Amino acid sequence: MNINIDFVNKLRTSGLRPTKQRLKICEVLFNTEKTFHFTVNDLSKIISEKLNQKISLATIYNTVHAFKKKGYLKEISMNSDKTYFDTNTTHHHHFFDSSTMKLIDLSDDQVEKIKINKALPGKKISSVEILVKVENE
Amino acid sequence: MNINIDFVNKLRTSGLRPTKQRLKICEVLFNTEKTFHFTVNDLSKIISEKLNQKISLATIYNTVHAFKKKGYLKEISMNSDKTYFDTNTTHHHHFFDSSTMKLIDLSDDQVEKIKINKALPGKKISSVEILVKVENE
DNA sequence: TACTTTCTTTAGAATCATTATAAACTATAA
DNA sequence: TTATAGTTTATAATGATTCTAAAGAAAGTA
Repeated sequence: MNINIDFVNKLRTSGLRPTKQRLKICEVLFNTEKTFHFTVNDLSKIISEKLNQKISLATIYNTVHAFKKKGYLKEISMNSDKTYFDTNTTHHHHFFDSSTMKLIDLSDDQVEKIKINKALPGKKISSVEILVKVENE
Repeated sequence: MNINIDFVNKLRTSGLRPTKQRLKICEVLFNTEKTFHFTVNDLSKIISEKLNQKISLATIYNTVHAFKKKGYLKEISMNSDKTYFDTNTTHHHHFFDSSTMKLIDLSDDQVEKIKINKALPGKKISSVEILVKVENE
């Protein structure tokens, strides 16, 4: 189980104990080819329905927030009743399809360099995120 | 009361009956020099605390949503436990100051033209919103 | 290995924003 | 006026998220 050793190290390095629950969540989130978007509820369903395992919702919330804090997940800025997370932590943007309510990645190099001609005194920019809303033609 | 006549017309034109509650909310939202950002809770507090009036929370929600639907308010895309609205309905962007948790307008012409080099087949862009997160230097 | 400490998980309760419900009320048009 | 359709309201319901406090598990030390 090479994968698990990687995750154990990843967690240890971050000061997080490699518990069964966290390792399982790592597998679901990071053991995939493609990155993806999810809500806590999605993740909970994957674990309980597809993997037939039980991890308390509180633990899933705790873990997702811990991973976000460590930079393994990004929270996506958009208003919705739910909070979306992204396993793609590189700098990128999003389309939001209002027809399907789905998020689609928009890579940073598919957007021409954004220049903000306004500075706020005493403040520094920590991120610039674009949300492109689309709908059916 | 010229102002009220304007609001009565505005509402009538939109197919909304000019009720006492809606007119009061119009005054709070649109009878100001500057546009501003608010949550439903903010609005509710202004009405009850500053104006010493009682409008049911349900009515405030209904009204804010009706105004949004008519294009008199914009909902701001950012994740927060609360939903922010903007009385500035022109096309513009936002700074979000993580230190103070406040939103600041970023006008469209203070951002150099954004070009998205990715098209989604069968979809058309309905909006492009930038959220610039800032923090204390 | 046994022990201690600290971290983690958990079920369930609590919170908070928002929406639904259904009855009372009001603007409008005939 | 009167009828109708639209509104307001208090309150209940919902749903996402966080809190709590007790039980369980990992890590460090002897």
